[in-house]
Amino acid sequence: MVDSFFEQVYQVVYRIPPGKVATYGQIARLLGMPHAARTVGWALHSIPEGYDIPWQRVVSSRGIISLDRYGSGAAIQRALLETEGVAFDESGRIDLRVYGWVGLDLAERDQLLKPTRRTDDVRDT
DNA sequence: ATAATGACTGGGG
DNA sequence: ACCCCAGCCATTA
Repeated sequence: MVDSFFEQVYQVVYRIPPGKVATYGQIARLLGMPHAARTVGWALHSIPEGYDIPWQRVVSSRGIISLDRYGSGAAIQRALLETEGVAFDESGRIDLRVYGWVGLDLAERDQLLKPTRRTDDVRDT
């Protein structure tokens, strides 16, 4: 099922540039499902082996890491983001006005949803 | 086909 | 600003 919702999520997340972050809801809206934010999170939780997806660049709308419910995963995600230059404030939040990914307009979205580049065919080291 | 699940979100208190 | 609650939706752990 290459055109499943999960696959579409992966394609979007794959395009988030380093040093920027997107929110679950933002991705859901891009895919035309404004209320499927939770499903986006689930998709990231279920990334198949071999996929090269920058999952760490997706955070909650409040600018915080959602993985902390899981345990230590949050520390990993934070470390990855800090390596890319994303800053966290005292309360562990990211300023979305600064690091939020806003480079996707409707025209790009159109192209994005086309099967141009599938993440499971690509292993760019 | 039904129910449960989850890395969410926005609004109200 | 923080906490809590109800709504949401694709997929099936």
